[in-house]
Amino acid sequence: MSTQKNTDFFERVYEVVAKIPLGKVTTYGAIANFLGVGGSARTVGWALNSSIMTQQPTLPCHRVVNRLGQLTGKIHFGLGVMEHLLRAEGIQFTADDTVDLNAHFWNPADQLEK
DNA sequence: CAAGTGACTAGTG
DNA sequence: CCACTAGCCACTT
Repeated sequence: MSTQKNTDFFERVYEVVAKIPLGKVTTYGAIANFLGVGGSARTVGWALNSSIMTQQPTLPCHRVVNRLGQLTGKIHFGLGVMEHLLRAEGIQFTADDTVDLNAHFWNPADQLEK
């Protein structure tokens, strides 16, 4: 089944991120693990970086944070934009640049189990 | 083709 | 949780 591997990886990330429910957040590792790559959480972030260049307004990349809930991606997204969007969706912050993962963590696998 | 870079994670102290 | 190290994969040069 390894018909495709790299190029489609981007679209898979787009699919998962696009399915993140409003008011929920997920982590790079969760997406990577769901896609079957596991250790390549960095590549997930790189895919989102490309998404900004290709379909920025279409993809809620602001709902994707690192394992600590920190808005690491805001650097490329817009320093104040990411936090503003999350707060507007009802996300709670434990710190200036950190969301409450304990309250809003969403697993991509939940989309399939339910 | 080799080396460098990066929106990460897990392990150790 | 902080600081440092190693591993990971895809992209760029």
